Amino acid sequence: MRIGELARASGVPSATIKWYLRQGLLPRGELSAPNQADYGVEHVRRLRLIRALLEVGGLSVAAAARVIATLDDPSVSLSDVVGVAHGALARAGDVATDGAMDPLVDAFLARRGWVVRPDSPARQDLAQLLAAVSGLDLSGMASAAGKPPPAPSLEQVLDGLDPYADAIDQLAASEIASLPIGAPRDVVVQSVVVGTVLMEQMLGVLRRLAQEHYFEAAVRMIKPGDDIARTMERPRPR
Amino acid sequence: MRIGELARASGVPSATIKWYLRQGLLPRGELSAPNQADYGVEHVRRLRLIRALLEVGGLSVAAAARVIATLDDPSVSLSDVVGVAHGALARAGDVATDGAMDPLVDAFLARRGWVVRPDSPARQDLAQLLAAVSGLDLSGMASAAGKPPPAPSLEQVLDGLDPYADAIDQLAASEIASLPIGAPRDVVVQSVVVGTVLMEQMLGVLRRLAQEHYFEAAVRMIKPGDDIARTMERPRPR
DNA sequence: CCATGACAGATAGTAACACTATCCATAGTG
DNA sequence: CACTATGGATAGTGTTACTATCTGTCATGG
Repeated sequence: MRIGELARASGVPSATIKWYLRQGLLPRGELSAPNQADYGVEHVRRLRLIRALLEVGGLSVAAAARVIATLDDPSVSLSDVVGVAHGALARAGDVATDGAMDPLVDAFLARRGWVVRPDSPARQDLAQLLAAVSGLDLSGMASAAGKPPPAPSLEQVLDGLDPYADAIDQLAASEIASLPIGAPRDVVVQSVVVGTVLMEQMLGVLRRLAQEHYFEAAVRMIKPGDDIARTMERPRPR
Repeated sequence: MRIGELARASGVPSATIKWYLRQGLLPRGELSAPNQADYGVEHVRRLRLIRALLEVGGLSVAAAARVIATLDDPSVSLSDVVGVAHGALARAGDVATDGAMDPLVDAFLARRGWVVRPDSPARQDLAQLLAAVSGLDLSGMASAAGKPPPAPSLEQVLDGLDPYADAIDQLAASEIASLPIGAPRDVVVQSVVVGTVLMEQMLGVLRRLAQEHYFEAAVRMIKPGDDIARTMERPRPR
């Protein structure tokens, strides 16, 4: 298979394929001549994975390249594959958060019983999220209307995390159980990557779908008279 | 407060603040002279929300502008705020998926009992995710090693969604229950936006933390001899 | 056997995005 | 009154993910 056929088979323009080759996202085909390379079905499959990671998973090309490099390297352990996939999903770059949240994060993880490496990217992300959410100061808006701010919201935010963590705890058991134990390495590794990167998107999408349903259902429950009900009752424009 | 003070108070450079003003992310301050404007605490608060949506929530400036516009418009119903927030999170642009997944998506939603508007962006996202995941063809790798592909994986993928949907169902109840019913509109609306955008990130981060913990725990359970166990046992390099 | 088109690989160009810097006339400040 | 800060506009910058062009080579049908 030459690059034109690969492009047609995968739906990716050949110029883009060439670029992926240069970025190390896709292994080069076997050269049968200085300007003739041969690609196989594994290239088509790899391209599908690449596009899924980029378009659906939202990874950058560089992050996808790091992930894909671990796929082909049998010296990388499965734990490390998970770590690389998590690193690719991490939002907080190497911009260190100031560390003010770290004790809270540690306390939360200890409370959940989650044992996590100290340099885990998700840990940084959690710290950043906590800082952002608690800094939003929901109560500040009410307090501007008269009263003083009721309380530091950080503990409230942390407590509010439990329903999320409970749901995640429940999910994790199924996820571990569905690992294709005993399959060849490449199958397991790709399952782990897909399960990590794409299923995180899936979780978000399912949540939005459920939110739409339950939120509309909840709106119908609320009696008129509440502040919230009044803004909900307004007929939707357009 | 003038722009320099606002910049110092928020940590956002004044050139960036000016840009947010032009993009409609931030309302202009009150002009006391042709070149003197006055900003208040609500601008500091708004800037914090903007930075949270952009940096933590991962929204584009345009998407954040759409979300923020709904915050200040009392003619927008709460349901619409949810819709706008979901639209801002949607990954599938207006690039219509080919529709091949739609019956599957409808069947899934019906099975879950989730009532969702037909034009919901999350519905498109789900279709795209299903297409991507089922197109990856995990089994294809094994089949390349000898056997024919065991089965069309789409139904398998759909069935595998149930644990995720179960977890989400459980979570949705808590989320609806924690809505600050009866609070002033701006408090409720900001709660909804934060709950939608930032808590989706939170869910992903918590999942990664839990995965790290449970995956390591699972690895320690597996007996040597399995394919998977062998790749797990390898001492981590570095 | 050779014109024609596809190809590999490299380099340069483009479009979108999120800022960032500069400019100008005016405002406040010591 | 010198001087810095300001509001508003416009232009420039760096990054990312491609996309187009160029050069020489290859293969293949007439």
